[in-house]
Amino acid sequence: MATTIHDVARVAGVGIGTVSRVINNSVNVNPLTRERVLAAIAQLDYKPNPIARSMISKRTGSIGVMAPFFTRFFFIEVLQGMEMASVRLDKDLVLYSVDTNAQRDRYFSELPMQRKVDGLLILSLTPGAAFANGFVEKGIPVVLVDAYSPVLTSLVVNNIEGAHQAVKCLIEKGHRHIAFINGIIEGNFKFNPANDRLIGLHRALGEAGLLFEPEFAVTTEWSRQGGKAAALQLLSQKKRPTAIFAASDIQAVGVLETARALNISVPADLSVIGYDGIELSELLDLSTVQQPMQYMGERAIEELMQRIEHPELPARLIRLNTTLIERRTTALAPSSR
Amino acid sequence: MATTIHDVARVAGVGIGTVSRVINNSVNVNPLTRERVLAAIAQLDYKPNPIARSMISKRTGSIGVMAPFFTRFFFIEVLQGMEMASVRLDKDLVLYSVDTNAQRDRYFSELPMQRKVDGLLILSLTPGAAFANGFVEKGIPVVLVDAYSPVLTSLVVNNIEGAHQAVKCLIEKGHRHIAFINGIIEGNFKFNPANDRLIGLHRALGEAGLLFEPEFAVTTEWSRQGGKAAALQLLSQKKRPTAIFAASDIQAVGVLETARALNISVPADLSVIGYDGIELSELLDLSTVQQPMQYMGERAIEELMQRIEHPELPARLIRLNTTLIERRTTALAPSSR
DNA sequence: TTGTACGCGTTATCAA
DNA sequence: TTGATAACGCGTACAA
Repeated sequence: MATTIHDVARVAGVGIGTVSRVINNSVNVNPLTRERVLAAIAQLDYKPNPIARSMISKRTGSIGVMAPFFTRFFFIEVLQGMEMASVRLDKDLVLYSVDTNAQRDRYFSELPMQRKVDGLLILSLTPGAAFANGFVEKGIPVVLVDAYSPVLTSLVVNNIEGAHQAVKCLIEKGHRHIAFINGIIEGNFKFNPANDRLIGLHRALGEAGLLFEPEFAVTTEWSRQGGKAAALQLLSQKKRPTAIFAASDIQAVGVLETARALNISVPADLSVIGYDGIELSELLDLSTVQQPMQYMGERAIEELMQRIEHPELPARLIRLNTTLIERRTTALAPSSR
Repeated sequence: MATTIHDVARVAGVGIGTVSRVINNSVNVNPLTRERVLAAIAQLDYKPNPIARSMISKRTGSIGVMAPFFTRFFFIEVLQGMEMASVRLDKDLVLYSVDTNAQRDRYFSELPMQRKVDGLLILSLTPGAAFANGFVEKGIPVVLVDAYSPVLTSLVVNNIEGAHQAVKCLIEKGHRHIAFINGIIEGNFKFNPANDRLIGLHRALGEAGLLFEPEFAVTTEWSRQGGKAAALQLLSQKKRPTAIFAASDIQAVGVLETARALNISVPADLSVIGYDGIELSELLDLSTVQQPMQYMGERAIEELMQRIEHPELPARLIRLNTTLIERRTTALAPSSR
């Protein structure tokens, strides 16, 4: 049996109330008795029981992270930022990895009731209106990252602008046949990261007076395999693109693999540009649209903590910007040379 | 205020004891009253409070993972295995990321007292004898992964054999000047993954009657930068190795980068072999020694759960094996052609 | 089979 | 300033 506040009280010859006051350094306690209590605490090596504490305080000191975890590097980098912030704030991070839609919905409905966490960070998962309203009704603070809900604080990057930068860059290099590999879209279309990238593409195309060619747009999984397959499809058509913009770096890596397999030289015959800015992109010298992933993680925690401490704060939308990074997979279009 | 067991009891017209029995499906409850209670639970959408529950049961349903998290892919892949297993067993995973030695020791001493987790998974971190004994005295189940302690259940891969495989393979290809890039060693030397890889190297060298050349062994960080710098040092010497064995894939990737920068062709002029078998190695066609990382994660959880349910089980040592994967960064030594 | 009362380890209230 | 006592929400002996 672990030592409790009662043991300390007995040893120090005081009531448990006094011990509690010492622990929570309340002001109204005689310096002398405080000494006695502190001595007893030290002697018994007493640590308050966090469970009993949160029984009363309704605070657990931990925050939950829901995400389709290990399917994308993006999450890992965001999670890394969360890690740093949570250690700094002395909060525990509890992982809720979702693999299926059923599980996602189970978490959406159970996590708020359960109260095992003081707040919830939701990554790249968009709760429907019912669930979103459920969160606010249950009074559990939530911050959405890379997802948007009008009733929840959302942290998004300007994906339209990011995609626009990428495609505009390609156009300026003389590319006229630009293919787009999108990631699978779930949830609502408004403010959907994947969809926004498509919109950005359209805008850049429109500005340049270029036509959108439907056969140059394909949607696949957010994975190397997805990118590989998509590139194979795109590059096997009679009419080939001279550039491919992928909605994620990992898909772009798949494109690079396919290009190598088909003996298509990058960037001489094909320009490739990714999205995210994961470490791998630097390694492979892949041009990309960099998202501030770590910062997103840290910022999300900070926003969440604010809402845990001030539950009355209204939901807000935070937009972050991307940075185009040109490396060695983009070059002038063959025809422009 | 959330609905409690009392509300349910009132609505169902029974005592709270009965409600509790229904929740925990105790046998001694009249089917009819069970129905009534279940109806009330459904009507009120009642969920038992996990905090109050664990107050009594002394179980939190969550398990902690201590690791130097996001510094190596290795951890991420192991963590992925843990994720899968913990979801299956309906346990929460709590992250304790350690960045500094001070923090590691703080966790070592505080986590067992705190009892916020039912058990602890410790990755690539070796608690000293004092801490290790502390764990067993406090009665908190612990499983060490990629680390060893005589008093704690440890899950290790046979790193000596793994390194032996790698170096033997190089020797068979005619290499006589094999360099070794080790990762920084912490903790005890016995059963230390990094040190074991060095031992395996020695053994293979010895079997072949080859001398160990101290200037061909360098120790650096477990990172690309580390590998890069080490390779630069190794390849700038007058006497150059024809093969480099790195203690981790990520360091081997750094070697590849340096080789490219120095215009040294791999594998024609230099063979490179890594360790771990991270996804990146496949992508770069890097030869490597594959560890069963995901399996390690899953297995660690299973072992931990056993010890949570049967605390009397003695500590044990579980050894896993590696697999040599030859890809395109290893070839015959220049002199053997 | 069922209800009551107690205990888990704290914090908060209130009287002293 | 301090101590006793009542919550917090639940599981479980024990009595009925």
